Amino acid sequence: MISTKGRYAIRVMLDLAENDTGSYIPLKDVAARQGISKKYLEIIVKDMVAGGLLIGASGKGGGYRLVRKPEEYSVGEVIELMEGPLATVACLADGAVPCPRAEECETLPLWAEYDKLTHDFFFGKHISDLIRKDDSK
Amino acid sequence: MISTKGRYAIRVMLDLAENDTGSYIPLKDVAARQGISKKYLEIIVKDMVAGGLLIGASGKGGGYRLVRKPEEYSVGEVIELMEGPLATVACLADGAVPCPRAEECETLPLWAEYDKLTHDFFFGKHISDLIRKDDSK
DNA sequence: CAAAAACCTATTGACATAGTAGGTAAATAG
DNA sequence: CTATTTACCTACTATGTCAATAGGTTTTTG
Repeated sequence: MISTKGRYAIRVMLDLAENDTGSYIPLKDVAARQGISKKYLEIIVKDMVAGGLLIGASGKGGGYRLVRKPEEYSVGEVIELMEGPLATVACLADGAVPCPRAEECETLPLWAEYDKLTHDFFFGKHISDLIRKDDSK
Repeated sequence: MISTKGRYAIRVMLDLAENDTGSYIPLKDVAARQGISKKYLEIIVKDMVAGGLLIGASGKGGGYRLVRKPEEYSVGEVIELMEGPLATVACLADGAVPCPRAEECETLPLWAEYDKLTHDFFFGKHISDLIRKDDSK
């Protein structure tokens, strides 16, 4: 299950991409547009800055902006930063204690296959792919 | 993340399929072979019986057995019984309150696509697909 | 009738999720 | 140069899930 941290982070990226003014965008605006509590978003963007996805600028006229172009961010990268490794079962996660039954485990190939499917899906998608072109009214 | 309930349930199914004697197999044996606490397995098989995956028989000579043939169980069916709907984001889960932003949400198609991928993957796999043929030593 | 098995209820510790609350530091517009 | 705007920081909390453990009761048959 993808949690709000990952999902909100992607929405922030999209919001910044679509409302790009060339300068910094205050979090207040993002929160209002997205209908998400600004306080909660603070926690999220903090991690995004620490992870190098965004740059933040304090003070009047400050806010956040993307570091790279939208097509240079994979969705998987954003999710992994926010939620840790995209592992679908515990025994395939990063720092997991190696399972002593791995050799004989008949279900491991199933999880490994699903893991790869998931990984490829999210790392093959980019923020730019999510921007809705059709804005017809 | 698939939890132990779903994973253990699949291992129980596999164990019962592979050690089929024509009669009931006591949980003690399954637990010993699989290296899982019998007490914990009790909780799991209870749900499996309630969900119609297994039949249990009390008393001496009792135990559990599959209701159908291994090829007639999809992996997805087992997981959904144990962990609830295979939904990857909250807003796509079964009884979720309909999101008021669904119309305009730019990320929803992404989650829907991943959801379908996941669903198709697990409902396309069957217990019989997991049985290891190659038992070379 | 005794053993073996399923079946039942309750409890626990650890952790994650989804926030809220209140304050400090930095930078700029006027 | 100061008031305002903004990011940034620490802490707290309520709720729920996960992964079990514990101990007892009922059922069935050899």
